[in-house]
Amino acid sequence: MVHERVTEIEHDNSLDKVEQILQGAMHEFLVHGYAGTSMDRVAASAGVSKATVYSYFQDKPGLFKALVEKLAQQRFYSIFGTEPLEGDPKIVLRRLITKALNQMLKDEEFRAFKRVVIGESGRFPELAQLCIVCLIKPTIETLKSYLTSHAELKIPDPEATARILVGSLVHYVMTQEMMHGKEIIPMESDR
Amino acid sequence: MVHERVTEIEHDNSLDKVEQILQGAMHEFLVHGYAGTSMDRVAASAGVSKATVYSYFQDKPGLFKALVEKLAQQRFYSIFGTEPLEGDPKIVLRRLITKALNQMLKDEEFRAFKRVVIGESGRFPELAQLCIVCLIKPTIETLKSYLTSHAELKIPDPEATARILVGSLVHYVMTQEMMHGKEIIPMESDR
DNA sequence: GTCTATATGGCGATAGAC
DNA sequence: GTCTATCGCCATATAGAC
Repeated sequence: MVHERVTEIEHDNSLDKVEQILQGAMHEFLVHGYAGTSMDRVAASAGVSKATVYSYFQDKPGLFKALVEKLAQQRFYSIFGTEPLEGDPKIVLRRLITKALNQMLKDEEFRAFKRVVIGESGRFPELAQLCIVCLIKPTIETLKSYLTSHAELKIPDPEATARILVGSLVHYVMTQEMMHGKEIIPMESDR
Repeated sequence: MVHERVTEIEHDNSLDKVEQILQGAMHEFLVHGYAGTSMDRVAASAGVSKATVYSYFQDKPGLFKALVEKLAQQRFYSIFGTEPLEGDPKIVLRRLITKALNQMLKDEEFRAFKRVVIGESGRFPELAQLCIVCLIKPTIETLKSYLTSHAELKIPDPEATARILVGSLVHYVMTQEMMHGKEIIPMESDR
């Protein structure tokens, strides 16, 4: 009772090809940056020919934009599909912070992504804005509404506090990612 | 009663040439990034020939490193040749913060510098470390010792507090630099 | 649809005139 | 010391075979 016969066994692998190319593009762009990456190497890393890359993506900027958009959405879902964010405030906040820190410190790919987006934010401002709208803003908003809904914490300005928290963590990771580890900051002093 | 005659009126302009090249290199590298900058354009922007550039600097990475080192030292002196950092804590801290914020928000060149250093921190880690040692670490250390010497602020962990402060400000500037201004954060809630 | 081969131009770096 | 001219090489992008 099949509607269409199986005349095309593995026909619709176009999406796989796109995914395959984006995979290779990610590998190259995140390591060598935008200008430092050649379409030849993207094609080689993806296991296809250069002409195939150009048949699925208009040009180099187009491929780069498609990649960053995909990664931003990916990160967005990986962040907000995890925590219920409810319970005793002190414990929840502490768990949230340590989890975010460990994830950022462990995830080399995420740091490379951030590096590229920041480095290219002058030439691709719309991609930087996309990353803020998809990643940073929701994080701050979530934290803010959590802090607001817990009046017992006596926080006068939840939005400012949320921004301070996020900014401290991100900047901490960014400095630690660049220089040698140095000593680890004692985490018992944020709130 | 001059020791040496004026046989060489404007002879020693080698240093001027170096400065001239570094000026052109700054203009190009900060706008187009490392890989996006060609030595031809550096030479054109500096008003010399490409061969002259190569007579003063070994190669492209050498020129880039020399430029970043110069800019890092420059920024270092421009930061620590200003404030005495003494007086009533509340007022001093507030003035310091607003001043740092306004300076960062106004100085486009500084943000471009930070962008390039972060973007290239994977391929030039020693330059990123240099910028941390010359710029971020002294800032945190100065703040820390100031907070420590004012016991009346009752700050349990001065180093952590200093890092939080710096991280918040830098991250605030970085997000505002990328997206549209959005609303300004109310600054009455850091301490 | 996907490949190989190629057109066209810019790149880093240098040789040699002056 | 500084320039012009040039050498290889690699880049983006496309044409045409299959």
